[in-house]
Amino acid sequence: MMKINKQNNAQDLREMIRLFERIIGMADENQMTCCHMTLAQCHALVEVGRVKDISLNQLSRILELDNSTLSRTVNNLVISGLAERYEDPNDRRYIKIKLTEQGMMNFHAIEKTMNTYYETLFQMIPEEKRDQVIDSIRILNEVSSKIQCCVKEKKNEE
Amino acid sequence: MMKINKQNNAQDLREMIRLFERIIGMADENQMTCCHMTLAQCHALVEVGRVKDISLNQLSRILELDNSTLSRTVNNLVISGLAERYEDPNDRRYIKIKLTEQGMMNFHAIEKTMNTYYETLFQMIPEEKRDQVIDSIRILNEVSSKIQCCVKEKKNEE
DNA sequence: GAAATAAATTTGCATAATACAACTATTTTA
DNA sequence: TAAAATAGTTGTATTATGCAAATTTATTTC
Repeated sequence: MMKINKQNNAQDLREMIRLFERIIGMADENQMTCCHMTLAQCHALVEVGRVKDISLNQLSRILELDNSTLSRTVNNLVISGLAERYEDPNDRRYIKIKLTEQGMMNFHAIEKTMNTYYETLFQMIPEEKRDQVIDSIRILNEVSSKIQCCVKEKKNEE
Repeated sequence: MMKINKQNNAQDLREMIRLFERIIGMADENQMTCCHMTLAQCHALVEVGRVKDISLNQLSRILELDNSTLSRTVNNLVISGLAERYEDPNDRRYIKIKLTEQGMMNFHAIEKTMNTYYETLFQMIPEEKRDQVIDSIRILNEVSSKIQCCVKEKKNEE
């Protein structure tokens, strides 16, 4: 557990997370390059692919983007023939989005790539550390979500 | 270690990292809001503050941004009275960047905020898990940096 | 039930971040 | 010293983004 010489501290945590941030950024860039669309489009496509069928409004909440931003992103997906809009018959204010055949194919390709990536990553973690690593990120998510409030609170009050 | 019911797997890792990415994004947004400048400016300012004195070229490598992008970011810092440029007397091709008094004050304020943030985060991690958490991110950084190659390789060959 | 209110979406506008290419100035190399 | 390399800046274009205004549809209120 690397506890031989010294006790870890908050500074170490900060530095580790800083490095991790960079690596995540590279992974994103990689993903974008591989999936032949912009990162924003890729994120939207993956999210729609997962839930199959979603309103623009819901999607913008999930991706934490403004409706207008997402409206345009969806536009691009539609123009690229990857997604289509349709009116929600129950409430015609809503525009639902779903993937086209082509979009589904892209979605599956991206999912496959991502799964392979994480599978590889997982396998590269020493076997006896795997549970520990996942547990640790879970802990970090937990404490982070408790501490992160000021910015999001304001946005989410409704 | 959360191993009671099931073995963790690559899917869990993917989901955990996805969540973590979002939390990091919020932290960034928070930081930007608190430090009263754009995120790009904040990153540049912090980096210059750390090393005190750096050429634009070096800085762009550290932040992994194009020289032109950084030139403009530095411009904004200069306009805001936070940084200043000066010629490197040894090699007049180089423009060095350093923080002004005001810039240093901002830098220290941001550092303080960030340190407090990570101190709090660290304290919120159960004591017996702290070393484990840091060790885990270290492991993730290690394996990630081995797997991430295709995109960066191309850029860094020089 | 008509008017007011609310909600979802789109479009107009503005801004930030970014990269590439072309250009200038300086230094190194052959 | 002429050519090549390096650092930086500026012109141009693109993407991502949000806010505000406008439009359409649904819900609430009186």
